[in-house]
Amino acid sequence: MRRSKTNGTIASTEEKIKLAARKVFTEKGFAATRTRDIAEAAGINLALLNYYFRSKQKLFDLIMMENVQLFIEAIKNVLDNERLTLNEKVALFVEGYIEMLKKNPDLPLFILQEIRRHPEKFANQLAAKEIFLKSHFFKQLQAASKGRINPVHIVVSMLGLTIFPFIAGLFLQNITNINQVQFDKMMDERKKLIPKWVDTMIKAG
Amino acid sequence: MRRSKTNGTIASTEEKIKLAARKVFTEKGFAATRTRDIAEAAGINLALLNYYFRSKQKLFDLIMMENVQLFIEAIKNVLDNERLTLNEKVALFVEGYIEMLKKNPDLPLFILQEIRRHPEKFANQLAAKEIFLKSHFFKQLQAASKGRINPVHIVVSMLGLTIFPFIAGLFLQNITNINQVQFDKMMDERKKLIPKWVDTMIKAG
DNA sequence: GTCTATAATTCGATAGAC
DNA sequence: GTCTATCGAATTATAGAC
Repeated sequence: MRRSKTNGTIASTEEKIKLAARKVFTEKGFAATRTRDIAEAAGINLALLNYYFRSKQKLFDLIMMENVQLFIEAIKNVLDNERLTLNEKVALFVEGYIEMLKKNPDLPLFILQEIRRHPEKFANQLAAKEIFLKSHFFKQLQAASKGRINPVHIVVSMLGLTIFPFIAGLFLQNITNINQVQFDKMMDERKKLIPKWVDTMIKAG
Repeated sequence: MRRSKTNGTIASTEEKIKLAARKVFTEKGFAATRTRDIAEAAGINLALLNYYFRSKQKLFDLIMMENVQLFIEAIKNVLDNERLTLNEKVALFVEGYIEMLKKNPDLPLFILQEIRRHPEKFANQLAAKEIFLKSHFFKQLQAASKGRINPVHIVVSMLGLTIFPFIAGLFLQNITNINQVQFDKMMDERKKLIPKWVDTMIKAG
């Protein structure tokens, strides 16, 4: 059975299930998600979910992989581009992530939650250990901050300034009384602000 | 039955269950936690848990309340103290939170996850909407940043710089190849760094 | 208060008709 | 491919002995 998606294209049943699964899993995490919820969100029957994906775990693994992919896509073209200055890399990184996160605001909480739940799965899989430390970006950062500050501080700060607002989105909208539109507008402003702040952090004594 | 806690004091069975519940719930969240795990961690039988707390949900609500309390305790003496300058408030806030989070690193992920899962429960309960916006801290911040930057940006940044490292702890330790001891040491360094950075953000044009 | 045993429920997965 | 009906495992909660 086929039915139109929001963008007017056609979604097969398999795609409909995957879309629903991505939404529900990312919102609630693995344990709190019931396959029945996914089936309902997809507008199909529970049996059909197992017909296409065999098990809840297999469907989840698929979604997880796609979500991790989103995170990697957003930076892989930046980290090792030797033609970009450090400031340019930071600016591109921040802009890319904010755009991605505006479309997928639940992603960071979902991924960090799953890493905490199953650290062993990510310990070697990502193997980002070396990829990141050996990146052109990190080398530039080391050179620029040498003798003043541990470059890891800068990386943590850049990530926190960019990602944290999305993790704490609802909480922040609550305590500061701003709505979704204002929130997105603020995130656009941060595309300019964060690179400036990061630059200051690197140069400060 | 009574048995010694780590600090040498005596813990009643009820307290032992609460301690175990706090540990397991905070680590794994509501859905992924089995009451059996809590019972085992407490060294008691499953039936006893229900004898003391009636249901998993009631026990969870209790733990949740205590955890939220931890978050509020850490700031309530700072936000409205009219004898502190803005810089002093920031410094005390950052130091208090980092100390609290070093002891309870799972707390932010746990709380933000639950807020996302049940926004309605926190919408009015926290009611932090007004408490925060009307605080002496926020007024000082507005005055200090007037005309240059939206003070909400500063608040989000301060929170992100402080809290995000703990949320992403395992991930960061992975990609940067640092261990737990180095991580805690970095967080101590941030007690000095973050207030300096925040001050720069406020004053920058 | 604490335990063992079990009832009651929820949920993932499958059988089988169409 | 899709559905209804149901099984079986896991898990919360309770009954009842001590």
